Amino acid sequence: MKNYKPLPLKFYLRDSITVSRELLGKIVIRKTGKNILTAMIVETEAYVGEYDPASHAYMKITKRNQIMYDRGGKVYVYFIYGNYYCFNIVSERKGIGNATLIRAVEPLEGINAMKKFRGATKNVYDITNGPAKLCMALNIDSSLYGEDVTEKKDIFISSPLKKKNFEIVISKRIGLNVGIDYPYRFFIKDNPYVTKHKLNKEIIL
DNA sequence: TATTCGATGTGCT
DNA sequence: GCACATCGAATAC
Repeated sequence: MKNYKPLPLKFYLRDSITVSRELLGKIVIRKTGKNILTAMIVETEAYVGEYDPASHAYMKITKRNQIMYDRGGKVYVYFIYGNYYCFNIVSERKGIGNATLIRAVEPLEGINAMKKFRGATKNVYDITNGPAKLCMALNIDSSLYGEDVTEKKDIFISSPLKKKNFEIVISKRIGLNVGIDYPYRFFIKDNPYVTKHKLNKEIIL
């Protein structure tokens, strides 16, 4: 917490593919009650409103997706399948409709609290290796809708305190029936907290 | 080990 | 009504 500083707004005012890629290895800092939770982003997906049929911003503005059309750095949380939340960060300037879905993170600090938010899990890798799982672990719900990750408040994103080297792998996105051919999923090679999926083997680069 | 399926709110047709 | 950026338990092999 102490030394973490939110990434500047200009980081998010770029296309969501670049932002998704560069969010890998960054740190999410989440303050909830007395808990400070931190985790490294290890897997993301990009959604592009203008031409991407899988994006929630593909059709038109609704109450649910309106924040995607705001400027970069805003938090987009949506509720899906009647049970789960997913955590997104808006990119680009106002009016575009791009966002990055955070699919998996690696817990750093506050692991015990994350376990408590998640309930019973078999091993540490299952705590945050999925978009709805990490929302449970970090206590993310619709009350964070519209928050700004460039402000040092309940949730923000920082560069890591120590730089780590890693390889980025690109694949197709997971869990879609439309827009499946776009290679907009990015993850850190060999990181055990990345979603287990057969697409992990269909490496494009 | 791999695949299927139920739970379930919200927005679109 | 139906599809959906999911999870995890149950079932099939």
